[in-house]
Amino acid sequence: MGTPQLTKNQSLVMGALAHSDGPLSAYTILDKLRDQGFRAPLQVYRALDKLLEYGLVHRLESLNAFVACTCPHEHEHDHGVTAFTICEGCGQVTEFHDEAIEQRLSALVRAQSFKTEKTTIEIRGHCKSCA
Amino acid sequence: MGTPQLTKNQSLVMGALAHSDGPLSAYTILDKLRDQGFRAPLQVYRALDKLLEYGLVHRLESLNAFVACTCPHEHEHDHGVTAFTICEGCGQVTEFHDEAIEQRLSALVRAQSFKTEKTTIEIRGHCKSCA
DNA sequence: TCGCACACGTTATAGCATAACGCAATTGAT
DNA sequence: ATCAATTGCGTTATGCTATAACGTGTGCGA
Repeated sequence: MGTPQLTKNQSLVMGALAHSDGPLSAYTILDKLRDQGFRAPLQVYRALDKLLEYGLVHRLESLNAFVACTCPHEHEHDHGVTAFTICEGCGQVTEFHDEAIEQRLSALVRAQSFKTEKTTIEIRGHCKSCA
Repeated sequence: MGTPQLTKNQSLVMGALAHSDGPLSAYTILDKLRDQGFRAPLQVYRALDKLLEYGLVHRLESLNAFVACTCPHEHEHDHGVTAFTICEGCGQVTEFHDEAIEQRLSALVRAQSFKTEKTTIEIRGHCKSCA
């Protein structure tokens, strides 16, 4: 079961995120898509829910915003934990993955007999250019 | 420079969090403190800002809520990265720290020439009892 | 063709957070 | 002692984020 064909609304939201150079809030997406007929937040949130489910989009919890996934070739295999650096200066977000962290977290959590459903790792700071 | 004496409002908010068995939203805290004279969200948010600054409280980004720090003895030395497991069933939050993860993250971030200001690690799932 | 699942549209509402104003108390330098 | 700067506080208003609840239409398998 891969990624199904996107609906019109899902494609529009995906396009807005893919063409943005940084994260977008749901309401910012709404504003960008008003010319395409969007009128209400739910149109955005419903599309985002599906895109998140398909793994095409990530939610940045510390920003209440969304970014397109930057691993376009890996949408099939669940590529485990995703981490982000988020620059407070320019807003740039960089996605990365690391096996070692994933395994270490997995071990710590297992020691609590805790069953992980979703892991959030977000690092706020300043990128090279904005230091 | 340790933790200064808390003001009345800060103490009340700290007390509400310390006596709660789980995370509280700012508005929930407000409601709990109405009998003590709280009337507006800002009274809570301003106290929380200070408590966060002093390291007595943590913000859970994925929940928009706050918890008392469970490392009461370590408020002086910055104890680095804090991570949480958050049970979707019972709401229980467990705070933990791990040197290995901290160092691995530090190395990955340094490779990007990124300067970390704050790191968020939150693991949503189900605890042993709620599995 | 009936029933079901799903996407969609709309209105209304709930929940989270801050802006902007003014006042009072404290501190510390001159 | 006094003035200026800082900090905490209270209040009103506002803005941003997210979901509830209702109804419509469409496609598709039993």
